[in-house]
Amino acid sequence: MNPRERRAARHQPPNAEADADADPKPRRRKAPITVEQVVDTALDVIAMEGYEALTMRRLAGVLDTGPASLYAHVVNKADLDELLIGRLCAELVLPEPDPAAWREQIRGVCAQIRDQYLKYPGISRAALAMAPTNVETLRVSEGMLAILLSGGVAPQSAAWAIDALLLYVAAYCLEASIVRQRSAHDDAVWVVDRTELLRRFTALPAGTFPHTTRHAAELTAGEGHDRFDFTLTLMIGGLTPP
Amino acid sequence: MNPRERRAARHQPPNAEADADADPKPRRRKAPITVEQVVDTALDVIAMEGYEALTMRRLAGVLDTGPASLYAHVVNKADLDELLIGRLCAELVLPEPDPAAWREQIRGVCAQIRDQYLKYPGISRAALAMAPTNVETLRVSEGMLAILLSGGVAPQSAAWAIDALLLYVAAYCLEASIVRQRSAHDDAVWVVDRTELLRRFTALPAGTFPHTTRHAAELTAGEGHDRFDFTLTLMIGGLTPP
DNA sequence: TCTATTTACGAACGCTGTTCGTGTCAAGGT
DNA sequence: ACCTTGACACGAACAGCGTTCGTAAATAGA
Repeated sequence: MNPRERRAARHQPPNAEADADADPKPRRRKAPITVEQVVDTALDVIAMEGYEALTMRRLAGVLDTGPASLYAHVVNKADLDELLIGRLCAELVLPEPDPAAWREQIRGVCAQIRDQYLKYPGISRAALAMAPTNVETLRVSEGMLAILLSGGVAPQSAAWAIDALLLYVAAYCLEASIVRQRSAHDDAVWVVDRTELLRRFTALPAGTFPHTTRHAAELTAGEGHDRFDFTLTLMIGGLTPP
Repeated sequence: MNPRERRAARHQPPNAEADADADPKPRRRKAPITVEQVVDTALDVIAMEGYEALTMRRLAGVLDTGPASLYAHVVNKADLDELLIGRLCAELVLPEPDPAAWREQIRGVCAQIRDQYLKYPGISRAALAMAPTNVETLRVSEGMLAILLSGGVAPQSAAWAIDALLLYVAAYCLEASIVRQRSAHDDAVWVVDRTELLRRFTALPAGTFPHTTRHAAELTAGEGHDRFDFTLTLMIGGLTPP
């Protein structure tokens, strides 16, 4: 099956017929690379060295072959990104909607997405670039939509809120991975930890930055995912069931 | 002055002394490229062809010179990105805080940032990658902080809200520019307009995507910046002055 | 057994950011 | 007026990127 056909099937899935694949064909030559293998090793590389390190050559090197061999299973790198996000989304568990706990459920799903993104640093960049018709991402938004609707949120608000939440989660993780990458790649001088950041904020000219210097502590505060939780509270709190 | 020194000065500005530069030296050889010139033409290129088209070679070509010449004025491309974002932020007008209209003022600033980002498609990607100690971005967050504090928002909420808002605006514009780029670059088959998207959503198997098919209209709704306005209302509405 | 089709892959193309060494010009000291 | 100095401009090159082409090999079907 052509990689192009594989990709098309991901965006326009056959309506109902379940084509049960026959018995898996016996291995052919030496290591007939499969798409799953490519995706697996790509995720391994990202988990170890970050998304920036995932090049076609690096990936081919791990599978010890040449970069050209990958294009038998993948249309191009954007297609590979799509497969990676698809795998990520497939591993998310979407709870059965509980009208009494819809806020916690939405928070939980967002936290799951966040943790998956952070597990594979930088991959959220690929998530931002993805077309909204991908089957796996549609499964996620379907699940979130079910939760919000069960909570009594108006359909229009629910649809837009899902968009906003997914966008924020991706951006949050992207920023986090950029900081991580900078601390690893750069001269390690240009990256600043929280105390250094606090020092710089307080050292700013108080004439032009009065509030920044005064509230430097608040600006640099936030252990772990405090900022993430705050923003989610802000957004979910604004959704009003009637 | 070394480009590295220039960059350092942007992140740790001299506290007070105003070093008034002397009379500008008369032009030297033929066209002594200045940093402002580089930034100007870079923004021109981005406005015309998008951020993806801004390469060092392309930029040098417009200034008709070689790529090596740019490195006399700029440390590297990340440094150029920083200068571009700095220029963008410098053009934002930050209103004098009005405690009675702080919500509208915050919305206005965010809309300004959004429009600047969209004017230079794809540049928000550079904004996401920027260190938080840049002077120009600090000016913006200082201005937003002043507005929120004047509205009576708690300092900690204000600080985190600014972070969330800036992150969302950047992600929103990044997504928009990605769609724009895909429609220009790709085969123009893979990109779908709203009616086509609606058709695909309704054509999904209703068994596995019941809510998506039922509310396909809401999921694909949103003229102009409706989704943007919705999210900002969500976030700003959650900020409670006592 | 012979052929057709699929798969693997070395080599190359055009592109990117960046650096080295050299050339060229203006200013400063003698 | 000459020479030195320092800063700038820039051609050429390097390593790496995604991607394509042509070819070789190995299985599947007749």
